[in-house]
Amino acid sequence: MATATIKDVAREAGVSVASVSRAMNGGRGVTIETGQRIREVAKKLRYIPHAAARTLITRRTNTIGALLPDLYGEFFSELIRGIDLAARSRGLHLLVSSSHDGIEEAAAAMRAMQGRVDGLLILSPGVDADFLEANVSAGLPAVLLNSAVNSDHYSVLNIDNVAGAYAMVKHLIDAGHRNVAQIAGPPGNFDAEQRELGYRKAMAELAPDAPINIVPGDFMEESGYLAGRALLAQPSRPDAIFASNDMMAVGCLYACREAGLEIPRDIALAGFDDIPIARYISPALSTVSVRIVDLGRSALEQLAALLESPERPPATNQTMGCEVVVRESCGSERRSQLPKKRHTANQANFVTGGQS
Amino acid sequence: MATATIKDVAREAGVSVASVSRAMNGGRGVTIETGQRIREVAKKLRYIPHAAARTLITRRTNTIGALLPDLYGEFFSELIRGIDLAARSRGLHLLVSSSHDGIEEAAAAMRAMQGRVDGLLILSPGVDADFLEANVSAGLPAVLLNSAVNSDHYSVLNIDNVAGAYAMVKHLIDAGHRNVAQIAGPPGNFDAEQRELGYRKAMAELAPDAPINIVPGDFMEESGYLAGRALLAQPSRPDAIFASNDMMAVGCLYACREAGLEIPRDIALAGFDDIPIARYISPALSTVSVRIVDLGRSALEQLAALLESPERPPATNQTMGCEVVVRESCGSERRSQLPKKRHTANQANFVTGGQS
DNA sequence: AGTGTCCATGAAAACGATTACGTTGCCGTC
DNA sequence: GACGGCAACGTAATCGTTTTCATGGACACT
Repeated sequence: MATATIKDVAREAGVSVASVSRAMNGGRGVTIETGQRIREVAKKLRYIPHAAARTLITRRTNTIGALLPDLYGEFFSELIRGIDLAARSRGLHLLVSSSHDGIEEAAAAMRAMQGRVDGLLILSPGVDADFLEANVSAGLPAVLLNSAVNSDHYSVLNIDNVAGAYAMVKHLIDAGHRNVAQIAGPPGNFDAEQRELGYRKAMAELAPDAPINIVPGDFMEESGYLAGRALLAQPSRPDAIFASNDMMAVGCLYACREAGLEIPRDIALAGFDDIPIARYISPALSTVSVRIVDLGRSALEQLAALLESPERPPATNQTMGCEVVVRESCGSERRSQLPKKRHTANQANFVTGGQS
Repeated sequence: MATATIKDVAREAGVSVASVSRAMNGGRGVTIETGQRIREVAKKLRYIPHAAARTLITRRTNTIGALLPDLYGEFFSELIRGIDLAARSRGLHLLVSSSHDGIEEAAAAMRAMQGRVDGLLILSPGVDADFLEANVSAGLPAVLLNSAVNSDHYSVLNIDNVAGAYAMVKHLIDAGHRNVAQIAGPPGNFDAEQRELGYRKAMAELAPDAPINIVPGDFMEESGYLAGRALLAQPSRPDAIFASNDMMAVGCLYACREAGLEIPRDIALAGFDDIPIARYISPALSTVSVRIVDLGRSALEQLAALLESPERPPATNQTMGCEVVVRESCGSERRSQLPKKRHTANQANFVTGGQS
């Protein structure tokens, strides 16, 4: 059973296709009765306008594309969640292309999306202005997430890594730690660089006489473990370690445990990202939390605004705040390990394990 | 700069649009030289075929739709990852609509996708055969994930919850535990029911004289905590607790800790799902692991097969195996808490059954 | 040379919607 | 009653592609 077309509806209702079209969209140009009759027939025939035919003439797909790198876990799902929620409430569809390893793959995916979407949401560490210029057909609105690109043509939405890292270091210093060390992220990574910047800024301003102490890492757990060992082997052991993401903090935690140090009594530890694991390890990890759902939502809303205004508004450059989440690992709070607590406070953030 | 159309290419190359079309798809019906010249011009003009125009005439969108409920965390991202990977390697696009709370929302999303996709991948606890019949236009291929639906029209791909739960209970019994209790999942949930079935089956076959001991839960952490308290308060405390998902196991862990019991010395604990948290809590949680990426990949491959065969092949009903992951919480292994170990590959697993 | 075959090529008809434009009929005004 | 304005409605053009069919030239064979 082929689906009904506008012609079928027109014939059945005894009008022209033009009137059907008018009745279905807004209903201006048809009498109330005619419109109603047409809509009834349409419902009876289960008529659904053919999306392709429609975009062919209107030049709108009502779809936006999300171009994402190879992301794991919570970050990805929360981001999509935010985007999807905002998209649906605007009647927009979401075409996803994720898991791009290299810049070449991303370019291919971008070309493939061309013509299928009205706009693009791009989160890809490797893209720069030239790449965009070369691969995004001019006139296709795009919003960049977490990107170093600074262009007049594209709006950018960043996490405020600098402020987040600054705030965490400030918290550690306020808690009485002076020698605060950082485990860095992979070189060239935008987030990593920003977080290092925040650390340096805070140290320079708040503990100018304390040494800057940065050991390399790559955002993976094992590098955190190795960095932790390196730090603990230093002649003057740091008071606090600020890992620039949570997974490295976890690795570092094992290094501390292995060295027989108790956290936070002997040394303080903090991370960045607030992945779900952070609150379940013991001691629970103090970290910097980013509201990823909101990031996705804002990005989509910004893109939607671009789509709706015919004249291209100037590119904006926004930043999403993040907040320090104080738990047990940085020692500034009395340790409250009562399980009871875990079941009250942040219910909303609980991870539900499986499906449904 | 409007993007170039097939006409522009034709004019520039001095041929008709028909020849351009032929040259771009397979190149049959044009001489090698002409074909090459056309492709060169196309590249020069950055010609990209208009997707909508193409689907209008070919009746193919080269897009598949994924309809998902409100999923959190790892499960969602891994599933999409698997689907996306398989889709891209087949040149298919992925239209995602997630975060549906109710059956009504899912229906709306399904209708909205109609005509934009060649096939549907549906993971939604609430859908049954009638719902599908009513909302999926006949002739649109669909593959159901993790669904109780048993229909001739739709292929179904399930996780082998029964075998997974059975294997876990068997493992606990083999490790010397006799009074194995289960924390159930939410009533009406397909996964939950299957896991309970596996538990009952294993108990009946492997420890027929031990009591069946099931306390209610709802897959959330807190219900696991409460269930744990209830179990520990029983006159004859169980030897082992099998929570039907990991989050409840985590909750139960806190209940045990609160009661002053050490795991696994005093009582064994196991979960289901193998969420990332499972390996980071201490003691590391033994659980049943589902290779979600493969689930997504298989689902897409099955759907793709449906799309490619013109005559509708009979609906299949496959099951994805899952494996028991033995860690520390069930006490069958010497406890190896060396952090070093965490950085190597996964621990010993054994497979339960079902095909990939 | 005549004839048939094959093949590259172009012209034109789809596909299913939107929309500019023309036609019609109604109503009010002088 | 002629005329203008307006609203409802139909006709037809249009979007960019694929595909069927017709055409004509090259070539081989008799």
